[in-house]
Amino acid sequence: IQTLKWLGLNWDEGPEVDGPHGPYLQSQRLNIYTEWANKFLSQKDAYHCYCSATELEERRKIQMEKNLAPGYDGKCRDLSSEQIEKYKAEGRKPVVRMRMPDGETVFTDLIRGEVKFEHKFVPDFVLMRADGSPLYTLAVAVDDVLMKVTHILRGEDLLSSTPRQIRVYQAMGLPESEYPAFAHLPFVMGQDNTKLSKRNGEVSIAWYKDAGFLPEAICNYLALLGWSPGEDRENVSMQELCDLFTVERVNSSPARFDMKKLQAINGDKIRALSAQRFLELAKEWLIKSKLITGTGEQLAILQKALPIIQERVATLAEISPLLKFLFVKPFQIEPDSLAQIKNDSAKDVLVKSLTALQEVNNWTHSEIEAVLRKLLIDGMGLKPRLAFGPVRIAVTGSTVSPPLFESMELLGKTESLSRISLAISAI
RNA sequence: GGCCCCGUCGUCUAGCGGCCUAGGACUCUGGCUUCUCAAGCCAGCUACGGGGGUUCAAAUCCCCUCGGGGCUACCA
Repeated sequence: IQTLKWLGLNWDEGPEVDGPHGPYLQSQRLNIYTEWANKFLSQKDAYHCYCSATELEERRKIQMEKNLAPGYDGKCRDLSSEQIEKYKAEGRKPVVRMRMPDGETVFTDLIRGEVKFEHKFVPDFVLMRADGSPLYTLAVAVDDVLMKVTHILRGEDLLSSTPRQIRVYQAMGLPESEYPAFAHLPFVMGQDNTKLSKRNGEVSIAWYKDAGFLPEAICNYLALLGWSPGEDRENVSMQELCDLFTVERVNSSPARFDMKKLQAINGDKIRALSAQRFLELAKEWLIKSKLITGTGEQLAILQKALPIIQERVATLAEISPLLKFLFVKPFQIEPDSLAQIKNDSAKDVLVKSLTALQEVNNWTHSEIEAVLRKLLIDGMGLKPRLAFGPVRIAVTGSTVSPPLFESMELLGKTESLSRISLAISAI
């Protein structure tokens, strides 16, 4: 439920919001299920089955060996009262089992078209356990009818349980014209072609949240797996998703999950964020990852820094390494980067830059750039990469950073210069 | 094993008998731009699983085959 809310997936009726068909928690509906099970029993749509788990298993095994469809063989369908007494005397507790009549169930799936199941392959199924608790098969179907469900969209793994569900509708006396419409969605598979699921740890939505993905990106991407709005459209907002979605456009074939594509979409979504929204998200993220505590001073710097990195990050997680140099207390140059400036030419660049920058009074990125260009490119004839590289490492501690001159402006003159001299002494 | 579902570039897809020399996106490769990294722009690679039909015409319809997946519980 938390996850659905975070994704922005809300419901108009159900737990927490309530509605006219409650209660909405199965645990509060137990008596309802029991009532219906008893009704089915009295209508002879269902019967008590006294077979034990081990007996059933043995018989299933034999069926398998004979290459028959495994399933309940109907042993307890028509027990005589003597037999029932005998079982009871043995202390057996019966389950309630639904009788599957001869024939077939045909229904129209909104995605797959007409689907047919012959009942000889749909064995009698259990509705209530021996302890009186209901099974999913009973509970869903009863809820569908009582809550007046009109459409059932679910994974295709439930496709073959549909005839059982329909059987319960029939027993409840629901006319066929009032059956809910079924649509069985294709799976989303992992890289290895195995089914992905919400309980599969590393692919839980929470994992993506912690990896810095935006809910709207996840929804957009997931919607694109097995569905497309057509007309070569891909980037859609939540609102557009609601407007454009139709079950008929859902594919029937399973899709593979592609992290690269999710990242690309997430990047698009981040770039499309308003400055204010991006600030909120970045702030929240950086506080959570303990890079900042959220002081006014930090937020002021963050606000100025974000515009120059917004187009450079694909996930919120990428903000931290890019802006770390602005906030980390004891500033340190990354060992690998430091190694790259441990040479005379880099030292030369830094020493001269330091001197030139000390003269800069108007500490703006354009002024800094002008001074350094004049000195290093025009004056020393260096290639840009060689000229600015050492300065970047000295100031940001890394070979990869937001634009250098803007970074130096953000850092301020004092801090920038002290970092350069620090680097010089470290060489 | 039985039953069911599915099959277009590496991946997600467009396509619903002629508009297909099969389109878009992600990835990848090359280039442009460039203070690093991105972003942006341009170019390129790469697909209708196979075989039969039906038809003047098939990625599109039918059959078979191969391949992938699901279900087969007193789990949901």
